[in-house]
Amino acid sequence: MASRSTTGKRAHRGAAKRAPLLPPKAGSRRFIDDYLLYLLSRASAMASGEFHAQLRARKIPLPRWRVLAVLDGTDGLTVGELAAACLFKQPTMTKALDRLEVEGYVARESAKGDRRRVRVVATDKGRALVAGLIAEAKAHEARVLKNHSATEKKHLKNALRRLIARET
Amino acid sequence: MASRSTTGKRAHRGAAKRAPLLPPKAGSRRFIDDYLLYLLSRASAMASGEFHAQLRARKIPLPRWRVLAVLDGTDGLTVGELAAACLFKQPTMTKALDRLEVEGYVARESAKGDRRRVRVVATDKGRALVAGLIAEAKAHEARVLKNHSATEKKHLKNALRRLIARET
DNA sequence: CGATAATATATGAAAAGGAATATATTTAAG
DNA sequence: CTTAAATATATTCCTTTTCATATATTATCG
Repeated sequence: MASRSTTGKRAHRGAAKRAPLLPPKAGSRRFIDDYLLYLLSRASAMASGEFHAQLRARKIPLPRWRVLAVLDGTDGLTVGELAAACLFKQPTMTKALDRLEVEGYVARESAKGDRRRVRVVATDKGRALVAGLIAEAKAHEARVLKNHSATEKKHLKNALRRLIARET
Repeated sequence: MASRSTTGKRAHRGAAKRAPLLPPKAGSRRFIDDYLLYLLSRASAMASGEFHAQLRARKIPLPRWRVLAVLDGTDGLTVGELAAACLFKQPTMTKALDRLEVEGYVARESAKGDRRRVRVVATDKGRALVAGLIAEAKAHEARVLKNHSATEKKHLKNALRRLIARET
């Protein structure tokens, strides 16, 4: 393992960086450059990374945004439904909800009819916060898709929806 | 916080689950259902999740696959380049490489010309492993895109490449 | 050249995430 | 009704990731 030793000097300060993504070599034959899962991951990481930076600037942790965004337009979801929609594992969601509940962004109600389930709803404070964030998110999306025609946008989103809806 | 108490009974056994993704309600007006970043994340998580399950079945940790896949077709990359390409933070990559080096999948060479940089190359063992995995990945991608025409595939990949290449 | 800034990688403490499992409740079998 | 299986959420423990910073080397500027 490479190691370093004695006297040190400089340091970074801002939020930790993901090194700038390198463009593929000219006449590239790299596997990843034509691998769908890689293109999806990278496009997603790149676009989301930008918005996450905006959230960080406003001191909004990811789970707060994700949970409230997913709850928007619903009349409450169970822990499991939230986890699925937020792409979290269930234990991760339970812990995120503990924080969000203490902070007053969501409330847990025992779902009527089945006392195993917990219905999670956004509080007024949560709804107020997410309204502004959704506006920001839409503005950001518009910038991301600035150079795409309406048709292209529609095709892209439909293609993604087909991937999501696909049978395993 | 909701809590439970006394005697317990059942348990799960397989790998931890992401609860099944719920389809959008019928005449949905949910924000996320038309939000590009969400569609990207979910399509990516869904497709990658399937392949990751194959990797888990073969006891291959994610970073081993990612690093070797990214190194494929290159003559070695620096730690920072690898981190960027693998969508990892740099310290995460350093630690992943520590493991991969010990296990014999990659080797660190001090890059000539600039002794700060470390050039990482796949070993024979690494290349042998990744060859099979890439074949699996291609087969999986074919299944994912089974119901898409050649034109649709091309358009989708090109759209993703445009997102990746986009100026911030 | 010598000092200071910049860049690349590594390290350590702390937080987050995940697999396995415990607990609570409901459903199904008999 | 009673018991066993299934389902939903919570909790524990352990690994991995991340943030902040240290270390090593190179570039720049006077």
